[in-house]
Amino acid sequence: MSSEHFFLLLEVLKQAGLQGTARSSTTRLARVLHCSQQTVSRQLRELEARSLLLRRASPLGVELSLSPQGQRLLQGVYTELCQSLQASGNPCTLSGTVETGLMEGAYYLSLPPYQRQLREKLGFPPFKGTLNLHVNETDLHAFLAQAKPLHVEGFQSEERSFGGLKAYRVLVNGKIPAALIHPDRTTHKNVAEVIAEKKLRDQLGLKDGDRVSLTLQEESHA
Amino acid sequence: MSSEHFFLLLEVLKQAGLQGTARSSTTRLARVLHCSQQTVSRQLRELEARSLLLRRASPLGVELSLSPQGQRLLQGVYTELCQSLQASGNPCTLSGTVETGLMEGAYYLSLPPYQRQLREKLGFPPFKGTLNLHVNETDLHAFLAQAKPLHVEGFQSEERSFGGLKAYRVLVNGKIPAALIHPDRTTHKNVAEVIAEKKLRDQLGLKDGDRVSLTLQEESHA
DNA sequence: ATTACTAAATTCCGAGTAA
DNA sequence: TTTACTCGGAATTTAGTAA
Repeated sequence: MSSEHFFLLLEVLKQAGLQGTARSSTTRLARVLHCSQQTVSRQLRELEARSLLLRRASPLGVELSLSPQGQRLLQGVYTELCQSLQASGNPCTLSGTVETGLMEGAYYLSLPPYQRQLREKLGFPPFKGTLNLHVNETDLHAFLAQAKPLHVEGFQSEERSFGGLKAYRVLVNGKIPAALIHPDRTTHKNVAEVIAEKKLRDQLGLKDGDRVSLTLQEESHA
Repeated sequence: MSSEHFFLLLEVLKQAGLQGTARSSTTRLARVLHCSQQTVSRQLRELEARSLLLRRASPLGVELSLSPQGQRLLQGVYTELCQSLQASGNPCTLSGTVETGLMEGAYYLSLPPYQRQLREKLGFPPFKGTLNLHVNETDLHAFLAQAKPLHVEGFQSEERSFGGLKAYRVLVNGKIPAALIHPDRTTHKNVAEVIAEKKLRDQLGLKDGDRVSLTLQEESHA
């Protein structure tokens, strides 16, 4: 099993699901995997020969589904990744580049109900502004999946309602305690908003484009 | 997401952890990966050239750790597997072969505190005996990782204490409601114990060596 | 014991193309 | 449009060693 075969099998999983069937074409798969149509054709036949997938080829395209063995192989890799990535003592980190946001964060943070809850749950009164980091969407999801959020309730004002949000304790650049804020109803998928007690830009001397890392800070089990 | 030498990188993750460093040797890695020492040596150098890992080679062996990029790549694959494997509409299944256990299961199930809790949580009084399935350890872990367990508390008798256990609702062969029982402190890693309302061996006409599938049964969200 | 070079054998890739 | 064959060249592997 070479890497190439593995990523093809992974692509079949993504398109067909674990039990389902995908209708695709070798050309289409080749584009995704950055190789030639011929290579996909050959590798699919090789994977079929190893009983890792089921294949029905015709002049209309290919129908692909994972065999029980193929399913097991992918689940095995998943389990191994799971064990190694979720192992304790692996402080999960996320890195991103500083960018200038729309100053919405500052507005929301100035609202007393958010202020109060964040102060209570984080243990410090947050600076009224956010550090916006441009991050990879996939990384952000992986990061949030591993973290245990602090829930901040939404509330109603006279004019409108404000949604809840989740806060995740982090260390910025491994040093400064802070929190990653994630609104329950968010639109931007590539932005991580970070709050801390003082202005992070000043404290770390940051400017747009600088790279910053966030390290997940788990609750102490006291 | 394309990468050469994925399985070698995965092995580094397994040995070093996400942040740590592994002391190993190309010969040792080659044995695990079923290839030659020379291939591992070259692939490590190639992975280093692509900034996927950090390497320090000496006549004593190699020290390996994942670079941030390597970490990201593995986390990316993890996330993709996560999304596809955990997607709803993917009834997670586990299959194994029937074997004859040591009849311990029957003893434990006969104890009233277990009986009572299982009846309450499962909704049926379990037959006083278990169907033992020989399963692949990795598959079992993947299966349990996806399921939401029902917790059965341990208790003390006059002579000894009995540990807690987890029960997972399943369908046997896609038809018969049952539960996979997993003691919190278990020794066997290759055995799945299944309980149901009636004796599964009789109901399904099973004999040792027969193949049986378990389909995860999620709670209805009523 | 290591790592890693050389060189020969093997495998793999993809352009061209048939069906 | 497909899939998949041929085949020449590129890439990869590994045995034999050097250090």
